[in-house]
Amino acid sequence: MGKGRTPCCDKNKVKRGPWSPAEDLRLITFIQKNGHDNWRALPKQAGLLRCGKSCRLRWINYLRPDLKRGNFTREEEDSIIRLHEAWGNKWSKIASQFPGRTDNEIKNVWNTHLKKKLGFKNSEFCGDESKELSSITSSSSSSSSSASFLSGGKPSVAGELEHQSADQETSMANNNPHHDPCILTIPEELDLDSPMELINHLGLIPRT
DNA sequence: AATGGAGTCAACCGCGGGATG
DNA sequence: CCATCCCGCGGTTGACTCCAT
Repeated sequence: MGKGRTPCCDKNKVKRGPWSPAEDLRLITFIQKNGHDNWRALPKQAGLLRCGKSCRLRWINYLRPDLKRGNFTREEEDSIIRLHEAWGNKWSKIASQFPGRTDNEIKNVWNTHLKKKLGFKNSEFCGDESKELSSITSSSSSSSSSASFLSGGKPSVAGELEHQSADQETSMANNNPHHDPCILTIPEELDLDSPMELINHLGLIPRT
């Protein structure tokens, strides 16, 4: 506070909550074509009823083509623990050491798995840290994060898209009656829960 | 088969700080 | 130098699934 900050967006005018596959597709398509120089302006340009922050978060944590999905390996977990020892809750810094992983993902893994593994031993750390670490990591199972691709365990919204997307696309098209380059035809057999499949299908090339 | 608690993860919120006019 | 804008970060929440009872 203290900077006379204006709200990032009008909460009454933007959609919140989970992203629909149609929105994902629209965001992916727009960014692949135009990049993301200005997150604040992006939703408007892309025809999304979302705030820029929300778009950025969705892209970075979920839709980026270079995201590495799947469970964290024991080595990764080990590294996270070590880096957290060194840097504390600097999640973005830690994430930078793991190509394809996001700070949000690492933060979640830490909060859900690793913190528990370390238990409260950490709070009473007084001895040999490396000993502590090795005992932790050697006992860690390979289980951990069930970061399954996309809706991981959550109900599929693909079915929803079949009904919703038509409505949504129509309404979006109405908002932008001129030409909307983002309206695309999606084959039925495509897995709509998987933006990466969409990217691959559409032959969109990741930008850097 | 039903239910409640625990675990997981996507998404939101508020703030700090760099960039810019 | 100051005010404002925008991006990115870290903390937190809420919705959902899983699992034990």
